[in-house]
Amino acid sequence: MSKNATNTGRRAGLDRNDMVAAALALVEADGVGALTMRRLAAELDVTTNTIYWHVGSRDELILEIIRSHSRQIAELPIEGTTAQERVFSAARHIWESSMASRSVTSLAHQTGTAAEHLHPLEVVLAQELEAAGLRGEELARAQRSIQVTVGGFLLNALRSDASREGDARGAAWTDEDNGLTPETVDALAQSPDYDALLADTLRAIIATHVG
Amino acid sequence: MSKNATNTGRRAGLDRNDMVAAALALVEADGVGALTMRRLAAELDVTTNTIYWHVGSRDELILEIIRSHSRQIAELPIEGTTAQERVFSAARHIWESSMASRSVTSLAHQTGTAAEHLHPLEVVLAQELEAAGLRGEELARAQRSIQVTVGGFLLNALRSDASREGDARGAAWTDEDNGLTPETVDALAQSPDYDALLADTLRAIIATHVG
DNA sequence: GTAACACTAGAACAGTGTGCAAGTAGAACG
DNA sequence: CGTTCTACTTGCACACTGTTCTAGTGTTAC
Repeated sequence: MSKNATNTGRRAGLDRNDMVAAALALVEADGVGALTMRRLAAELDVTTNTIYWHVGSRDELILEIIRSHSRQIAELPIEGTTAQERVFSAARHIWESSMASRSVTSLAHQTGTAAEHLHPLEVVLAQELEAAGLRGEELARAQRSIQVTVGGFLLNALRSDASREGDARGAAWTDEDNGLTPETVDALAQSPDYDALLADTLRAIIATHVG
Repeated sequence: MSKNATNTGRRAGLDRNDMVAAALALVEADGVGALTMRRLAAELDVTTNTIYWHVGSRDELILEIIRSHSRQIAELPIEGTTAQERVFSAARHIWESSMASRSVTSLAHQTGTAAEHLHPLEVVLAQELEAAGLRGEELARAQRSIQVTVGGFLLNALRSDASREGDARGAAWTDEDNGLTPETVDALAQSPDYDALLADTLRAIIATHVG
């Protein structure tokens, strides 16, 4: 008698890609914290074991999410005529893409897969640096300097829109007797405009490498 | 009869500071992953409840760890005679201190308390920027630009010594047909020298702010 | 001596990722 | 048609996480 009391034999009709897609959707909708195996299983109307069978582990799942999203990143057109402008544009695409899909970017940062995530855009940057005349070691230095800097800005920008609790950020500057000008303390206590700040910083870095 | 069957009444002779100190030692010895409430309790020969009674929660504990370590950060002497050199020196102190105690830095980064952690060194940087003639908004821009950049380098440097598995880092550049020079691909495939790279990047940024 | 307080332990809860063994639908083969 | 074999799905359990509730007891104050 097979009354299917356990439901073990049913076909869910889902494959690896479906799980990755659902996981990606879950992260984009409800954030990194929502990505638990049980939650994803519930979303797919399936048990966690099914996910494990198709995907292997949570780490593999995350890697696939990042890879999948990496392929979806649209390569915006590079703007500008001078070499500096075009490199700047390529660098900012990394920032803009990352900020546009904050949740996935957070996931990539937390799991150390940020390089994999943004790789297509980083290639474009490298191409633009070659077009500017850089090669080899010299190019690598410029490339890394830009990548790491953008990464730092992402880190701070993503954190600051996660914690909007009474601006504890700048309070440390005002509640203390450092020997700073009140004017300076005021400026440091306010929440920064990372977008504009990154623009300035990038221009400074790029100017030293592509001249 | 009080045969102390449950051990509930014994005095452990520990206070809040002892727990924070033990937690800090635990993190420094065995890394961030070792900081679990049960592990710390075992280290103190106590139950988790005792920790909760003294500290409150894991988040509070971590905050105290960061604050405690923040106070222990030695303020190295600023080197250099020109304004640029001295600002550079102050900026590098942030980097060096963070790298010297990687585990705590990782903890601070993961919990979003990096600002609290490095605040004393950031104050020194701000003072040096004022000494260079900067004030208010202008100083804040320079300060943030430097801080965020150093943060980005820390993020990458700390990750790269955590994952030393066959250099999957640069493999993405070689296994693909991007339109790049072999010379460039080679350079990008190698693992970067973050220390030297940061020095260059900092000089570029500082040069644009303090002239 | 007794009552209040400060502290500690035991046990449990809800949640996490993951592994093992059993079960079944559908395809392949006879 | 019946059998076997493979692909998949489930239930259950384990070890671990942070946290809380309840009860117990040494120490102190009255």
